[in-house]
Amino acid sequence: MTNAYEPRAIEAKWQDRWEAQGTFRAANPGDPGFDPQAPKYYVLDMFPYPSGAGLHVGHPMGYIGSDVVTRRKRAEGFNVLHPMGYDAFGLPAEQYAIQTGQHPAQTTAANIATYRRQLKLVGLSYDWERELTTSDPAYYRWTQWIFARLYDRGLAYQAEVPVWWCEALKTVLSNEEVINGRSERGDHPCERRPLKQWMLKITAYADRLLDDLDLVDWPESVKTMQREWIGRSEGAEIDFEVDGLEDQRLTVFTTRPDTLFGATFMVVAPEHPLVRQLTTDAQRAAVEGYVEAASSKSDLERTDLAKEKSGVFTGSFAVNPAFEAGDERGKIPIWVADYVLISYGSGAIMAVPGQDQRDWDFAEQYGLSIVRTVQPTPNFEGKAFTGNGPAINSGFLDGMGVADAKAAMIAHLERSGLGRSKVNYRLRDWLFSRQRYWGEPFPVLHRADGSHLRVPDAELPVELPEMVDFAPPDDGSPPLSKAVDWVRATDPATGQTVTRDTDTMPGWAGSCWYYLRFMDPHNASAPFSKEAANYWGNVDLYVGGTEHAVLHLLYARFWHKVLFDEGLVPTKEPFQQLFNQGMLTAFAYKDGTGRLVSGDEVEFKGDVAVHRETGEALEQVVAKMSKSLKNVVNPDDVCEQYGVDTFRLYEMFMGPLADSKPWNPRDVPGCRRFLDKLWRLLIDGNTDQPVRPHLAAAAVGEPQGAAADLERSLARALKRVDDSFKAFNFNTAIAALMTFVNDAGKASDALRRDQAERLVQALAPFAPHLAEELWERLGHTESLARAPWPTYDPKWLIESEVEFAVQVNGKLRGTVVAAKDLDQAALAELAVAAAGKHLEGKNIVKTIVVPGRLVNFVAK
RNA sequence: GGGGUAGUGGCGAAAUCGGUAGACGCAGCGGCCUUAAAAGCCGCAGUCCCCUGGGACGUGUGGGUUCGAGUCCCACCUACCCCA
Repeated sequence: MTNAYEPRAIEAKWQDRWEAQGTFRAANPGDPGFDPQAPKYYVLDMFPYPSGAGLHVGHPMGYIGSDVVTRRKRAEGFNVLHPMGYDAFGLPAEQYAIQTGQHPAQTTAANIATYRRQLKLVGLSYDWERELTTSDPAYYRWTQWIFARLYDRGLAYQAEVPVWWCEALKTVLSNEEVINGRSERGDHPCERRPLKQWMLKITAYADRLLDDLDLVDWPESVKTMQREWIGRSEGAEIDFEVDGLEDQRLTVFTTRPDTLFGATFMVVAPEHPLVRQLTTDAQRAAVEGYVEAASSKSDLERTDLAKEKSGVFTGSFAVNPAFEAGDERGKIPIWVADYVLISYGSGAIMAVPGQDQRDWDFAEQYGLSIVRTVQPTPNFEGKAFTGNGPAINSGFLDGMGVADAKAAMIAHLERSGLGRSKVNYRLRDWLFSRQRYWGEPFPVLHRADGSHLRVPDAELPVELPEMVDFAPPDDGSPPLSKAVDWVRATDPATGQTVTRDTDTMPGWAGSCWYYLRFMDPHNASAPFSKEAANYWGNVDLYVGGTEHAVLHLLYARFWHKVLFDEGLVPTKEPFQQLFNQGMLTAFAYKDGTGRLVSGDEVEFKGDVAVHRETGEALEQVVAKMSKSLKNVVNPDDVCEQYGVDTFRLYEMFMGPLADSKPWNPRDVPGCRRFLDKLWRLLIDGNTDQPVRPHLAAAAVGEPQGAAADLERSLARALKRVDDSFKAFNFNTAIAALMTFVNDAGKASDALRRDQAERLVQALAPFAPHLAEELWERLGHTESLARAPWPTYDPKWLIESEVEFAVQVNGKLRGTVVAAKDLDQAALAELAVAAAGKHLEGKNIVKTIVVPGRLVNFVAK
């Protein structure tokens, strides 16, 4: 046994032992060692997409934070489920594969190996026997199975929808992959094109997705983002008859039916199906040119308030149903303009310039009439008035407030059959297919007559065919269509030849339910057993970045609710508490020309960063870690140089877990020094004793003298450690432990064995390897992973003497040490003396005493 | 344009309720130990001013409430995020 702190040796020893002894294995009901008395706790990290670059020090921050919680919960006696896996299907692997010719299955496997090695290096206490990979057929078999449930419930359907098509890349791209009408990769032009796609009817769950946000303990900001994304708005659907189109009506959604009398024109989106019929011959050339130009613009470009509006008159007129038949005011022109989106509402609007700024701008630009139908407030100086006020110029609505006028107009429209109240959502159905190779195949067969049926459950998984050339074909068909033998299949009902669906699911699919598979990861007859789902319930704590605040969390909630309706899960919501860790940034350095200087060329002269070779002073900036900024820090290097425990400790010591903060390599050694100091506190490096002799045996009775002082210090530290779990500000926990170790270092002979043990236990979540080693040296033969969480007697927190601040008119003028409960008169007397000359020549008007804190004299 | 979050020493940060701003750590300075260095230990350390003791200022800026404001209110500036 060596007696110096050698982190790498200790860390390897304990990681091996944890693995060999299955220390972090979570027992399911029925498993050996399952304790029905123990409460359960499920801590989940958002699992990573394994990219080729491996992990940088920012990735494990949330993982370490959740591991700290996990280890404490285990010590508190919970049966903790804490698993990890890989979100392994998706576009980047496929793009890389097309470029390099390597199969995505190979690169994905290599990337996962790197991730696994790095995650294990950091000593995260996952139950590795539950590890899963979404691209594994044993996993995606059940992703397809869940899709089949959606299909059977009518929640999956195929539809022609406008999607971004990139001709150069021969593929459909998602909205996120198209910037200003050009592809993010390669900067190729893209256009909107209607294509047949799989859609999931998430809109059928819109209200539940909205309402059930009240059931979960999530950051308000994330709930707000989800509410805005769902975008529920109440209003009315109104039908407009069109001159010369007897059999068609133009239907719009509006949140302001009360303003119908002010609807002076209509606007349809360029993609609106009636555009062709609405356009008169005289206007046809102009309209067709406009529609063509609009197809390459992004939604953001089209709807930006600051941008100038554009549009073209169709030549047709609609009839505003607010007016009596034949009233000339009710004949309003229909325009095509791209500030109206086909994807929102019905793709057509009634334009009310008096109460809508975008409509006002458009009306001004094209000389269309503007009628106010809500009386603006007296000093109103703007153009469109969106506030509340009495209706004007509105016939039977005149004088009513906005809310009453809405109700009255809806009632009026319902009587005439030209409108009805309607709830509209910004949320669209989920475009669920990709014309790509590296994803889950749809378990669907197509018959010659155009109908489709799903593959029977017993025949799942529909495995991806082995393909050498999976690049998208030139004609725009999906890569899987080239796997001719695979495409040909047999109809299980009729025995006739049918074809397989050749789309694949998007990257989001596998992550929609992975938290459920973790509950029962090896089940070969179901995605997870009912017993497992009932026992583990939902995820108690879900830790990840804000970048998933909307899409992943919304999609997973949707699938969860479908599974709830299937009776497969017992909870309405998948993730009870959500925590977003902050982003880890890093310093980057620029020279005088603004060029970035690589981290290894920077050295410090005192506080100033200078170029190692030229000596030039460099400007320090804070930025996200990225290759291009040359500021990526690799966890392998940090662990190699300082040890894993130092790495973990520093990540938690930097600041609150929720904050974004910069990695400062100069701060890391301080955390190592603390661990060295703590080691020396318990171990004499000059002997071969496992611990210092006075720690070998238990102390008897109450701590006295210096040991009592240490007990007070320890109690304060343990309280602060406990408190840090409320807001995940583990930096304060570590600071408290540092303070205790400093105190104990000054009276090391007085430190009692029970105090040393509690110190080690409290440290364990942050520096688990060192803590295990010290625990063993203190004579324990069992891992401390399930040793009880340390406690203290609250009486040690009570202080009899405290320092009171003495203020005169709110300014600090001295201090007084006195009994905490000294009566106010006696305390004031002491305080007057302490204030001394600051009270000379003044009358004390008032004396304010805050018990245990301060005395403030108001004096003139 | 609307909404959210944040702004505290040279740096990361702390301050649970409106009550001694800067705990803890980094970097820095001084000392001890050492032949020397490293490590360790002890001490100093917001800024400015007379430098004995102290005084003035100080939590992005400007106001306000209060005996007392980093903390509460109003306006503004800056950064990041979300929505349009």
